[in-house]
Amino acid sequence: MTATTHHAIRERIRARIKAGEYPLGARIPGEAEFAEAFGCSRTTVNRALRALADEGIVERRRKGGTRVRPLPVPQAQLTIPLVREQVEATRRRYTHRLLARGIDLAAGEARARMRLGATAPLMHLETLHLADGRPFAFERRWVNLEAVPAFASADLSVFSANEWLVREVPFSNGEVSLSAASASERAAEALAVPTGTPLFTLDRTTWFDEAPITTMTLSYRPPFALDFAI
Amino acid sequence: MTATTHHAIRERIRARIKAGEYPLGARIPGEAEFAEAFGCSRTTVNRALRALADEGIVERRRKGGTRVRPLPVPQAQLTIPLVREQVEATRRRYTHRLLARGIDLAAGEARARMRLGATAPLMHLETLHLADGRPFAFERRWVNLEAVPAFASADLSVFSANEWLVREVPFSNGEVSLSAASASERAAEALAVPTGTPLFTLDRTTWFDEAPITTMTLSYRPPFALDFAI
DNA sequence: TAGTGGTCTAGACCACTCA
DNA sequence: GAGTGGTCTAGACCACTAG
Repeated sequence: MTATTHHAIRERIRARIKAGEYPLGARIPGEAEFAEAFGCSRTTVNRALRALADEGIVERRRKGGTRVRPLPVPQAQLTIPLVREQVEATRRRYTHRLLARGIDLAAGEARARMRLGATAPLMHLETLHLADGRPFAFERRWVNLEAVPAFASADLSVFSANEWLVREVPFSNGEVSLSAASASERAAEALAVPTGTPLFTLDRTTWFDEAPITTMTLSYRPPFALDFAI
Repeated sequence: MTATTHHAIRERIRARIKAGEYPLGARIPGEAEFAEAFGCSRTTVNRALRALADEGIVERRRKGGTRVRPLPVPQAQLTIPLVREQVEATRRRYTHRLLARGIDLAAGEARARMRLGATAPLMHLETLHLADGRPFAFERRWVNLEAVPAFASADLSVFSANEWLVREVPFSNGEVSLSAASASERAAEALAVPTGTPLFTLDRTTWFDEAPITTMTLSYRPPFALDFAI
């Protein structure tokens, strides 16, 4: 009740805000004032208020003080798991099948997404991810062999391309785009759905520092939904 | 260069990890060791390592020490903005139009999502969100009037239902689900697309403490994509 | 320019968990 | 049982910015 952990302090302040004790947009007490009120050090209050700011509950500014955000920012920590983990999370057995693999000299759109010129050698892959042997997601991927030459001779029977790359080139950064798309003939055939079926689609392009590594399009077989709490 | 801010320390450790100085899964130096190496206090190292743990780069355990995550957890801070802000972010003018509004006595699916019995009075709304006067997203929403009685007589001409609710009942929590769906006749007509068009769809149910407030389905007119960095 | 949050430090004790 | 991270404290100085 009278705990002075940063966790307890954070929840006590959050409760006051939720209860409407401070009007939206209003300035709330400063760190020093809270510290005295709660009988703890300013450092502890600081950590509690920083956490609330990270959550989008309050807004902090030097000299300006801490204010209740007029509209809380709805945000969530979205984790994008490996397809294998998505499958295994539902207690199904994960397998994958390499449908196609080869050097792609065209791939204009993939080059654009990776901001690559026309000369870089790209490997193109099509992979089908299965859950208990049934189609789960269809993946088209292009890999920049200039950045990852070893990929040209990678054994993709154990680990899928994505898993191979994430092990070989960890700590990369990237851009993700979620959308809805019509199943192409190719995707429809692989996923065993009618052409034109709405597919939840994830596009992702990955860099290591400034070097583009790979770009991919992952199409999930319905019904698939990405769930999270907010 | 020799800055001892938690920010600088974090980046120096991150650089070592990225450079492969510590093998994946390996234990890295403890807080005390880093503190001496970098000439700063253990508190500062602690904050830097906590930040890396939040990012999913390392894993920390008491007595077990800090380890490089074998596979970094790809996660992103996904912000779900108000539709108005999504529109205005592209420098278009936001308007909305209320297509339907009334008490809904059935709404079995909505009741299930809110975990409500058959007796609670629900208000049903259909709203079209527009960007520069053109359809942008179609919203179907149910509001639990038991939790928000004032909503029954809310003036929704200035603020949309979502904006009204977020102002009246801020700091709520909820569940979100992203998926791809076929445009229903109703949605297709409102969005001026053919029936069956793939629509990026966001379902969201909101609670305030334990009380269900509202559930909604938002269907975005193509082309729409939710972009974020990772 | 004054007030507020941002941050560092040194020291201390605690809690978890691996061996 | 011992080692490691988790956290609190008191004090200090700094950096930003509102008024």
